[in-house]
Amino acid sequence: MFSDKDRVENMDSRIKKCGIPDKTAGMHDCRKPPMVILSGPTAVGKTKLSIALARAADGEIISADSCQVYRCMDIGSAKITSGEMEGIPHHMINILDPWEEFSAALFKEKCLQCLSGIYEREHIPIVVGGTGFYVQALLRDIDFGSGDEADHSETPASQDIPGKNGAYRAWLEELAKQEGAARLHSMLGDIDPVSARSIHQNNQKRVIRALEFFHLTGEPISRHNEREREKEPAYNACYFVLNDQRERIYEKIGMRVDEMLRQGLVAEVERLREMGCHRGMVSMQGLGYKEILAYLEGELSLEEAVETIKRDTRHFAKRQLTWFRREKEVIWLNKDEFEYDEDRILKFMLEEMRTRGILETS
RNA sequence: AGGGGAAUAGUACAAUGGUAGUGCGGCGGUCUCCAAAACCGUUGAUGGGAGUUCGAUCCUCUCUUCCCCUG
Repeated sequence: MFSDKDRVENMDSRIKKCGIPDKTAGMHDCRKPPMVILSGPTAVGKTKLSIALARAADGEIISADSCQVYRCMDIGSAKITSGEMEGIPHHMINILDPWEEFSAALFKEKCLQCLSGIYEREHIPIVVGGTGFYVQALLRDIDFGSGDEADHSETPASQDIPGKNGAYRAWLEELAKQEGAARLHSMLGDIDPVSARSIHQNNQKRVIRALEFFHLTGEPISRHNEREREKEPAYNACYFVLNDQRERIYEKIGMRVDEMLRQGLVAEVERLREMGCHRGMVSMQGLGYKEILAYLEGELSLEEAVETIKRDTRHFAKRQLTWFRREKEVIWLNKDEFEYDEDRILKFMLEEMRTRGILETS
C-alpha cells in the first residue's frame, strides 16, 4: 500500500521547484506537497472554472464528490462529460459501481494513490468538488482509526471497510430499533461521556459510530477526535470556495434540476433500478436518485419528486456553506465581487497560488 | 349588480371571550468512516376602522380584498 512516507519521498522533485522561502509558516509551508482545492455549494459553477484552472496551472483534477465516483450516475450527479474535460486528466470519477459502498476514509485512501502519480508527472493536483468532508479528510490527512494492520488491499468485497465492524453495527442498529435511541445514547454515556454530551441522542448514526469506535479500538472517539482536530493541513494548499448570492444559487439549482429532467434523469434512474439498485444503497441516497426512485415506485408524483429534489438541493447548498464557513483556511471567491468575470477569478486564483509557492512566479 | 362564504407567520392549516399552535419554507448550527447522509436550534401572524366587554383573533357594525352562485 501507500504510506505517508512514500508520498513525502515522491514529493522531492516537486519541492525543488518551490523556491519561495517560508515566510508565513504553517499553512503555506513549501516543504509540504502542493495542492489546489476548488469547492463551493452545488451549482455555482465549479466544474467550468476547474477546467480553465487546470489548463492555466498544468494540473490534474481529483473529484471530491460522493456521487460522481459512481458509474451510471451521470445526469443526477451533474458529472462532467468527457468532452467537457478537454483532455484534462480526471481522477476519482466512475471508479465504483452503484452497489458498492464508499466513505470518506476510502476516498482519502484512493486519493493518496492518485496523488503519487500526479506528483510523479510533476503536475499540480486540483481537488474539485462539493463534498466538504472528503476535502477535509484529504487535506488534514485524517486518520479514521482503522486500527488493524491486516492487509485489506486484496479484499475484493468493499463491505470490509477497515475500521468498520458490520456485525457490531448491525447489532447496535437492531438494539436501537428495539429499545430506542435513548438506550444507545446511555451506553455511549457509560464509555465516553464527552461524546455523549456533544452528540444528540437522536443522531443515531453518530452515536453508533462512537460506540463502534470504542468497540474496535478501546479508545473513546472523543479523545481520538480531539487529537485529530489539532492536525495542520498536510499540504501546501490553496483552498478556494466559489460562492454566489444565495438567491442566485437557489435559482440555478431550480434550473439545473429542470435541465436534468430534460436530459433524461428518469430514464437514468430506471436503468439503475433495472440493474438492481434500491434505496438501501449508499449511492441511491444521492439527491435526485432517491426521489426519482420514490416516483418510480409510485410514492410520489413526478411533480412532487421534482419539487422535493429542488428543495433538498437548496438545503444541501446551505449546509455546504455552513461547512465552508467553519474551515479556517478557505479563500472565498464571491462571484459578485469579481463582477461575474471568470477571467478575473482565474487571475486572482493564480496569483494566490504564486503567493504560496504553488506556482512558479513568472 | 344581487345573494352567499372567507380573511390567522412567506405558505398550508389549527385554536380559544383571558400566554395564538402545527407542518412546510426561510435563517443559523453540528459534523473526523453512509456526508448529496444524519442530526440540532431559531424566526415569524390574527387585513383596516369603530362598537359590546374588565378583557376581543373570536361577538356586532363598517371598509377593503379574495372566492363561489345568480344575471
